[in-house]
Amino acid sequence: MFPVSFLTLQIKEGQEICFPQPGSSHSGLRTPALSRRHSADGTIGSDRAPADRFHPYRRQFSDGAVDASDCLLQSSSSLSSLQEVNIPDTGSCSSDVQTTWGEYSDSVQVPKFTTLSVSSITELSKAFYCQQVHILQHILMNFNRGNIFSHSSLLVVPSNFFILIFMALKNSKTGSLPVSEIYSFMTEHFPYFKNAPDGWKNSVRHNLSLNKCFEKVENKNGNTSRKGCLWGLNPAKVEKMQEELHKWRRKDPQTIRRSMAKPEDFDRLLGEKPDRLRPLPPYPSTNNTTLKRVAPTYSPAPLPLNPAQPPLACRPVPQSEYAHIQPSYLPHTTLQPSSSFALYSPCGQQPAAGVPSPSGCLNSPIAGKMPPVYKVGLPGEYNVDLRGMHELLQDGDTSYDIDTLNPSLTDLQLQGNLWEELRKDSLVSEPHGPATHLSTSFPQQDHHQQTSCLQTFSPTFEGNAGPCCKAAYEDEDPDRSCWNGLHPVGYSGLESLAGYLTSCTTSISLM
DNA sequence: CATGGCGTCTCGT
DNA sequence: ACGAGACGCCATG
Repeated sequence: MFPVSFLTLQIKEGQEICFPQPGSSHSGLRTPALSRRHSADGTIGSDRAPADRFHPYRRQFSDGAVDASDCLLQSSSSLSSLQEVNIPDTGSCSSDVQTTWGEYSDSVQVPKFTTLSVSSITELSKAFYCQQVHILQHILMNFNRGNIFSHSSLLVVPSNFFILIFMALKNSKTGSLPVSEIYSFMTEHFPYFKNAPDGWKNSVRHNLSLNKCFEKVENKNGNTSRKGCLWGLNPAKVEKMQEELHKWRRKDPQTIRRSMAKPEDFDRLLGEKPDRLRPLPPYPSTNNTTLKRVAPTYSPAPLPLNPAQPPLACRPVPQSEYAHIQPSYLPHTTLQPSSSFALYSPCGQQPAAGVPSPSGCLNSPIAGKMPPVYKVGLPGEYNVDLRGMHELLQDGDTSYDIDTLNPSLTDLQLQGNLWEELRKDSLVSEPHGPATHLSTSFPQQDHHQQTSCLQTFSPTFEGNAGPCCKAAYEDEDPDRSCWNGLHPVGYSGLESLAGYLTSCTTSISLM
């Protein structure tokens, strides 16, 4: 009923991996022009073979290209599963490492099309190599987009419009929304819709009209004009909808999380607290030691708290113009701004792609494209203690403990081991010292390359790991959440990529 | 003209 | 049978 397809990749001996040029038609989802055949005059019909039709429950591929998002998602599977990875044969890769270069900015060139040959590697290193390749592919893709932390490439198609609309309405402050805000909710919380063909909006409207669970609500002017009305939940059906939501939630929570822009909002958006508390996982060390691994701050050095500047998420949330409408059936808690309407308030907006960050790495020629430095301030809303973190981490599925923190890399053990390896080799800084650039682990890189990399590695949580971790997600740019623990390092040359891969495979071989 | 509401048809499960 | 997208038409701002 709620299938979400994942690309299964398979690397075979000697097979090569090609990075499709990001932004091209080979890089992911179809463009609306390819899939949408809706025209007012009816001259454009559905002339496509049924199998070629756009279907929201299926990943939309073009010409066998590999979507980096799938790769990244796939990479989140733990090494223990060692899923094979099958990459469509492009037939265009010949040498071990090839690249063409395209202008990224005035000063920096980045690979536009990169091919890497995968051969003569062990099963284990294959999997790990693949994982790293996926990550790098993602880096390259977003690098070329000028938006290295674009979350939009982390796409899992969320299914069931009925549920999504219900979620939107349920999490609204008033319990009723105009369709446009339902759209907004969906695009904001489910990145798939950001670039999805417009057909989904049609389906939303269709659902609203057809489904008896939804009903039109008088707007504030008291008129019920055909256009621009509010949509609410049918009180008589709320219970049933809630049941459906619970079913959906339990059916495949991992997929739902992956489809979300902020997986940590899973519980809040789906309106359900975990049924029971699980004991905290037996973290071997102090809290900050554990958590710093999975959620490094993206700061070259620890930043002091600045109480004078309230965190972004603490800013006042604009009142909805529909705030006057009080849903009678909603539990009181859903009316709390902090847990409902604020979710899709401008506080959660992401900076526009390519907008220079005020706090990038100034040494870099592409400082303007740098991810902003995370501040350690905590939004009051997320100022949770470890118990709060604990609650976030439980959902009856232990695999989410890490997924909650890092939707793109599930295997804590792998990260931890790799981290330890790097640490032993003095390749990363100690927690309380200034963060060392990760690129120092790549002997192939010269100094210039190192300084031109995007340096975002700082494993410091300074004893407040839980909230900081949360803040790192919530504050400033949720796009980066997918990089927690992945150390998004931009590479100025393919040597860097090769070096990274080499170091990664070396690290894994030591495990 | 863009957007929204809604009916009908078709398809996939 | 049911859910959902495609498509079309009309109303509204």
